[in-house]
Amino acid sequence: MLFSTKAEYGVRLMVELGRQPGSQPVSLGSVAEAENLPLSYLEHLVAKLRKAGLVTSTRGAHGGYRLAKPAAEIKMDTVVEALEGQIAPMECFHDAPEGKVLCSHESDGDHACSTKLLWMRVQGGVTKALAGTTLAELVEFSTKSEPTREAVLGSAA
Amino acid sequence: MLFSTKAEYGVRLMVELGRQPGSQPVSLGSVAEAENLPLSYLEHLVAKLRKAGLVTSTRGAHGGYRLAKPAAEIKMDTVVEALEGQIAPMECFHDAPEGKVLCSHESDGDHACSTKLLWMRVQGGVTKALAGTTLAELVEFSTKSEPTREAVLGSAA
DNA sequence: GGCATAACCGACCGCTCTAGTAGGATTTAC
DNA sequence: GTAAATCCTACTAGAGCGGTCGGTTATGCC
Repeated sequence: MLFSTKAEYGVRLMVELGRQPGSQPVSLGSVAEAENLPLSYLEHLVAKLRKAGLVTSTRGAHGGYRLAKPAAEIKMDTVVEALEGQIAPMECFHDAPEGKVLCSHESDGDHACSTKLLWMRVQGGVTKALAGTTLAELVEFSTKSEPTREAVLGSAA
Repeated sequence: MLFSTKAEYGVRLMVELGRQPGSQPVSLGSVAEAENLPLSYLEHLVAKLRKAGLVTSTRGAHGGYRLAKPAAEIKMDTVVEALEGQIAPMECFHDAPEGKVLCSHESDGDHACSTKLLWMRVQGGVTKALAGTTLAELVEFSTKSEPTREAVLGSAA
């Protein structure tokens, strides 16, 4: 697996926050119930998102979490990176200044690291996919395929 | 990390085999020495490659391994998949018949899995990068000391 | 002020996977 | 026969994952 459930749960949490229309905070408990995820585990994940500046929190009664920015301005690479840590295809990849990529194997041989080309392409593909997707897209995607539940509930109530 | 050292070591092993000009088999010991990798661990990895039909072996003295096909015909997605197992971005992704993708969360809620769009894009990026790179490219890349920008951006960009 | 609510924090725990190691059995060239 | 090599199974230390638990702090409401 490329990613663990940390990314899965964390992204679902972000989408859930993105769904909320108003500016009132959403409690983790309600998110946990809506997504059927363990509350105590979500606490750890949301802490990472908060430290990354992606969500803001208000403590106390009726407190909860909100998106720190509009969903359309949140790119998913920052979300996934906050949850999973640095996204590199391989342990030997290190980000260097000026966007260069270092490979720790390159010094221990007389030739360039033979795998570097491959991992750079893979990393390019992943970051392109993640950075090219916004939270707003995921929110819209998840509500669009919902079978017009809003209308049904509205007329029934 | 997206991949473990299994992919790293295994790919380097494949490149090493691809470098050899003749049709004589190369012993694992010489590969281990050339790449500075533990022999006993490489044995496990090469077993996966052999079961996937990517290399052939000849036993006994002066035995060793060879590529089962020309390096230009070996796409790196099959290599990495043989080493790491099925490449899916997330545990909930299952390959279904006809190339469809199933998500195990889609049945337990009243709306489509909100993360599916994201993971499908990521998987697309990764498989495109892996399938768009051949072993021959890596062999050629590793013999040239200075990586050119065109090579990196090459066919899989 | 007291109470319920909810964010915050750190410790712990069972499990699986990784990255090997070890020891032997089998096959083959010379 | 012997050395070189593949092949095979079992084992292990360590790390990370996926949680759980208990407690602390902050806040709205009566």
